Amino acid sequence: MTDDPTDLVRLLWGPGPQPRRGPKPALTLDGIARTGTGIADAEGLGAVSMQRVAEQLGKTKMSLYRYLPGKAELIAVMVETAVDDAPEGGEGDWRARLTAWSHGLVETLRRHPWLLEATVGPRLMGPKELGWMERALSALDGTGLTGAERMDAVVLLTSHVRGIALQSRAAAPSSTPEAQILAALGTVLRDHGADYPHLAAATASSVRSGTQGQDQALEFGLDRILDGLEVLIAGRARS
Amino acid sequence: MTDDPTDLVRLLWGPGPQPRRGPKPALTLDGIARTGTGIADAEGLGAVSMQRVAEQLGKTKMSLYRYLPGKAELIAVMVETAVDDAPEGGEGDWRARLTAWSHGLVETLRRHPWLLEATVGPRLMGPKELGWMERALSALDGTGLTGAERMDAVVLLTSHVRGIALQSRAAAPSSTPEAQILAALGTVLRDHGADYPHLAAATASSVRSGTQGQDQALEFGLDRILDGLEVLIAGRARS
DNA sequence: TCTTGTTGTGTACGATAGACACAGTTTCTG
DNA sequence: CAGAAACTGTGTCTATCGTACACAACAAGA
Repeated sequence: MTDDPTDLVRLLWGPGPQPRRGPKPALTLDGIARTGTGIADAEGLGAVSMQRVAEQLGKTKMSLYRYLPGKAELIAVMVETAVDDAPEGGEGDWRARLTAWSHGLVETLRRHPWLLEATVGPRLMGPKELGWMERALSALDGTGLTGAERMDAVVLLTSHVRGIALQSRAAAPSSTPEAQILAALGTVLRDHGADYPHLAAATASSVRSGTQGQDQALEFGLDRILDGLEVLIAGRARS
Repeated sequence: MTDDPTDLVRLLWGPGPQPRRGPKPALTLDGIARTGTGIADAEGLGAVSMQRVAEQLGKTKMSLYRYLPGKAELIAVMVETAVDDAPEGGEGDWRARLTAWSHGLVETLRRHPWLLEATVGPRLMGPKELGWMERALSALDGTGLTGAERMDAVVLLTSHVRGIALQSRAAAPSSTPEAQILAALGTVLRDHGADYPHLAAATASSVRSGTQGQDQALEFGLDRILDGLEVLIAGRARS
């Protein structure tokens, strides 16, 4: 009766718990997910284990299996918990709305960097996650784009934001492993720079400090994508 | 003497093994990496363990540690092994060259889907991986863009290709877990479609069959990005 | 020849996800 | 109101993982 995927659908979409008999649950799905996100925020997704989550809740790990079928589902509800509500987006034209949308998304990813690792591969999305897609699609109302084109445009924007967030992590406050890697990459480029002239030139001329550079990269890509969309939309309107 | 990051630098960049005393090594770093990629190609990155790799080579798992400091380094050399050589890119204008480059990159990611998971987070890149960046940057020679802008443009393209590859995996031959998820998502959209009108409309009008849809999505985003770059480059040339 | 550094192996440890049976608790039902 | 039924939390167990460590076999320099 407890199908594999159906279980996850119920956890993300289904109604809340409606038990009748038996002791009252001491935990809630939301509390478990919140604890998991707390650990992931502080120490990364790798630090999230059933043990850690359970002992932070004062229970044994096996009790968690009364609420979740397994770890994969824990990550799924953690994602849905960590994702903010999609921002209201009723102001301005499609360009302004998509810009605000992208900024909101990158903000979410910066707050929870582990979302990048947790959301690779095909997976079932929750209400809030789908809400983000819905908002972006609604911004493209009245642009003359087809459904497929709107979808492709949203995917394009999402990919860009993800890419920026991925870079942001590398340039973050540097919890030392990142800094070491950055330093090693610098050494490599110094030693083998001759084999990568364009790369060496580009990095040399782009000595931008941490967060500022990421913001610039975000705006750059955003402007390019939106410019490209504008070309298409303008062409559609003419015909 | 064996620094943590220095070790990985030597594995990816340094000279080959130059031992003197002792028995000749029965394995090679390349052979190990190749075995790992084989497993990852067939059964996913999760199926790659020291045990699996070692027993497929007819050795014990501990012998691998004579060649690699740990699993993280194994994944790193696997990535460098799986990545194809960056394609020669001397033909056509910057637009044609970047188009070919993107197609090549998406092809690589389709051949080795696990590269998506293996390349999240900041990490040290190998010669071939840097070669891809170098090629893309060289395509932007003479466009009047600054170093930082060229870098941002390449990152933008890479993010798009990654996003497409991520989608491609969901629409792949469907090794059943993906198909189940797709079906579950369809069910969810049918049940809650009213809350996501734009999403429902967009998916309904975009019933494209598997691979074809991914190709279209790739081209769509590519055209948008390149159009956007063209706007910028044209503006630069005028001033 | 003897020393020295290297390779492969066996054993061991801690941490992980999860299966399963059992005891305690609450509520529905007869 | 009493018994049954369903549910929760726990303790125990297994398989697998990455990896530390000591040791025997081995090959080349001194």
